[in-house]
Amino acid sequence: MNDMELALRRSPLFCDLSSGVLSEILSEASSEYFSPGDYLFTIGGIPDRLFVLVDGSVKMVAGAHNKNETVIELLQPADSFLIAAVMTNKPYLMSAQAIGTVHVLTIPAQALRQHVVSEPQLALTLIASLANQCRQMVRDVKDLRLRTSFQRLGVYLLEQADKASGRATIVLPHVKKLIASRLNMTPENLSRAIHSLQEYGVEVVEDEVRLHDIAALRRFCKVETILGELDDEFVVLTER
Amino acid sequence: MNDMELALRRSPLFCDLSSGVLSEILSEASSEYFSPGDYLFTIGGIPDRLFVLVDGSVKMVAGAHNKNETVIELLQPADSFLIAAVMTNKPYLMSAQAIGTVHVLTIPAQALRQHVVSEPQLALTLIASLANQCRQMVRDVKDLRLRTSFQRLGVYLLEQADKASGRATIVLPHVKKLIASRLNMTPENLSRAIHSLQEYGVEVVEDEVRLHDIAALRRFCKVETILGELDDEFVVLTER
DNA sequence: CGTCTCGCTTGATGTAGATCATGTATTTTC
DNA sequence: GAAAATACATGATCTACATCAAGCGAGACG
Repeated sequence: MNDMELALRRSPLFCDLSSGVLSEILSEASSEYFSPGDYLFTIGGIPDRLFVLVDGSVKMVAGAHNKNETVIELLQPADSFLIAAVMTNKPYLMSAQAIGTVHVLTIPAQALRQHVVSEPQLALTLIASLANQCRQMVRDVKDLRLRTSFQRLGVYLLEQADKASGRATIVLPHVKKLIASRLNMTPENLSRAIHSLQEYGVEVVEDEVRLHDIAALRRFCKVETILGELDDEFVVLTER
Repeated sequence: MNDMELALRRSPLFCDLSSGVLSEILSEASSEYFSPGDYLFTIGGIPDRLFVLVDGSVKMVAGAHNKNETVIELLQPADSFLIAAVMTNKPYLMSAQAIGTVHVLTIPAQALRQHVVSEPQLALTLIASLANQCRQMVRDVKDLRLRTSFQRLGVYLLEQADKASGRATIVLPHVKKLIASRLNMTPENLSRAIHSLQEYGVEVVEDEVRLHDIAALRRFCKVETILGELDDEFVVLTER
């Protein structure tokens, strides 16, 4: 049971809760494992519980199963998925598929919704979490609409570097095919994009990426910031 | 003051509040007017208050000011904008520009955040509202990624018809240029798309649209629903 | 150990949709 | 009421990508 508590403590959703409430939630939660390729849930289904990723990687996908399938989001440990679906009790807008072996905690939706009304702290973190997810989606929309695929790759690499506390050498967290889909491009195009970014000091060997000129890469990724049009990622990337 | 209360009562965010809390919020709110073209706020700014649209139309835009500007969202009366930015206190990810003359109520962010902790009902509607916005953005991403521009126009028309309680005749709520941008296409392409949709019983005269074969249009808009891949809008459009 | 599959690359070709150019009708401005 | 700006349409290109095709290296499996 202790590892479950540790898992929740690592999740931004639950880390700020008093240990009383946390243990109550823990008592309702259960642990579950999935094999590579398994679907945790599928599009159209009604969410009856909240998933918190403890270990492994999960991809959120939409579109026809094999052909048009497209990766909307790649999740990492401590992420919870689709809180929006759980809280509104409306059908999932995407499916969740295990990439490797996956370990999750699940919390019954009913219980969660009850705790929200009685526990203001939980409501607050839930709001914060939803707001952040919302903003992430807005960023995705902007990326899709006003950047080229090559630029999207650029910001992806910059984000990864950022996560790795600004180090200029990063290792790709997934196979290239997945990353390509996440960035809304084909593997072929990703391959070409990588080559093209050499021009901005990006060096890729296998799954290891070195960014030799972060400033140049950033410049390339911006959609010509002509005016005082201060972009958001700019803030994110520089405030660190 | 009474019209302000009426305005808030129409907004999904505040309509469920007890009149006590509502009047307290009202006392902190203020009314404001904007002229066509005015910016209510701009990208990168820190949100110090929540806007609730009372009258007029507002477009949320991103990208360089004149050139790459793109409409992310079109708002209608009773919508509140960018709750996510207000609640996280992080910089706006887009700008809001008045289309016609615009009347808004504004509520200080500070005050709002305080009410959230003391008023569970407000927290709940806030969560619901954020979740819905989140889901809308996900739908937008899916639209961008797995539909063609012609199909996006199709779902847009179907949505409008849906709002007009399923009537097959609707009138476009904005000039075509705006709609085109919202659907991520050029006015030229929208023009061609309209022509192309004649094939599916869409008849457009000026700003009046008649849908003669809703079933056919729906079929066209789906990205080949091969498997039991039950799409979300499908649910939305049929459960009515 | 050979065969299969899969991840990845590289080249050739196809296409949705942008851009450019032009025209017309309508509205706005002085 | 003339002139200028704007909304919309339509045709001719251009371009970012997808798609198709083929080859290579590595792990999986008989």
